[in-house]
Amino acid sequence: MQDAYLKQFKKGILEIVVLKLLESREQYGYELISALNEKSRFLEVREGTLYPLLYRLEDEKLIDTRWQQAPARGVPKKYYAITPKGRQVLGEVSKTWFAFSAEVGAILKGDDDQS
Amino acid sequence: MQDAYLKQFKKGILEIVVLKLLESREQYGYELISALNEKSRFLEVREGTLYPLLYRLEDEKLIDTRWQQAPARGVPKKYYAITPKGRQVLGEVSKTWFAFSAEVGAILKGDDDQS
DNA sequence: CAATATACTTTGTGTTACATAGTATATTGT
DNA sequence: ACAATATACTATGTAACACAAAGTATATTG
Repeated sequence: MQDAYLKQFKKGILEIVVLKLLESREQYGYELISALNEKSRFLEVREGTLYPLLYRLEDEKLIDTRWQQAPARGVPKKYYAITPKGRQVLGEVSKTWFAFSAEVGAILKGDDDQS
Repeated sequence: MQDAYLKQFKKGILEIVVLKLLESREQYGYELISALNEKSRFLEVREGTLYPLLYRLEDEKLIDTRWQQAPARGVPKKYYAITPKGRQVLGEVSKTWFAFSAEVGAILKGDDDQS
């Protein structure tokens, strides 16, 4: 039941978190999933969440993709890299999120003037 | 475009914010809408958002409702009051939200060990 | 008495996270 | 050598939620 709320909380911000993870270097899908699952107990994702999200980011030209044909050994991987437009959106939407979460936090903290 | 993200950010937390607003006293629908629109530039809602949300909260027994038949003058109003179960959920989910937003904030702030 | 404001209702839409299942290649244990 | 497991990506379908838009009905105001 708590999980149902968490599922909703992630909406929208997951995209931005993924862009953030790609900010420093390109990564492939499975790498991102592992990173999220290690880094955070709230942002865990499954393939069915991440890959469609990546396709959306690609459609919006926020990331570029390239296939890396098994360089020496291993399965071929699809690498995702953030674009300049992606960096711009990352910056803007991050700022919006900080403002948003601060405001929600203020309300939930209880400075509710009961007029 | 920015608004599209904001719309997603609200998911889940709007319910909790409404519970919070009802924490101190019962209120009717339009009152809640006005309160949200004044109090916050991020949490603005329309009727089509709030009323279905209130019905959900009622279904889940997190709020009670009562009709106030126009006491002296004015349109009859439907008052919403938080239940004990509602207070419990408010407390629990608030805590989850603070933890969640702190974690997202930490990631977006850029302490990304690029391993 | 028409126009506007208040208050609530109803229907339908788009986005998103996720479950589930599937394909295919690599690696590992015995 | 070969089944089992891990890696990596794809594809289909579902549920929840915020919202647009339109509607109903009563009060107030010019």
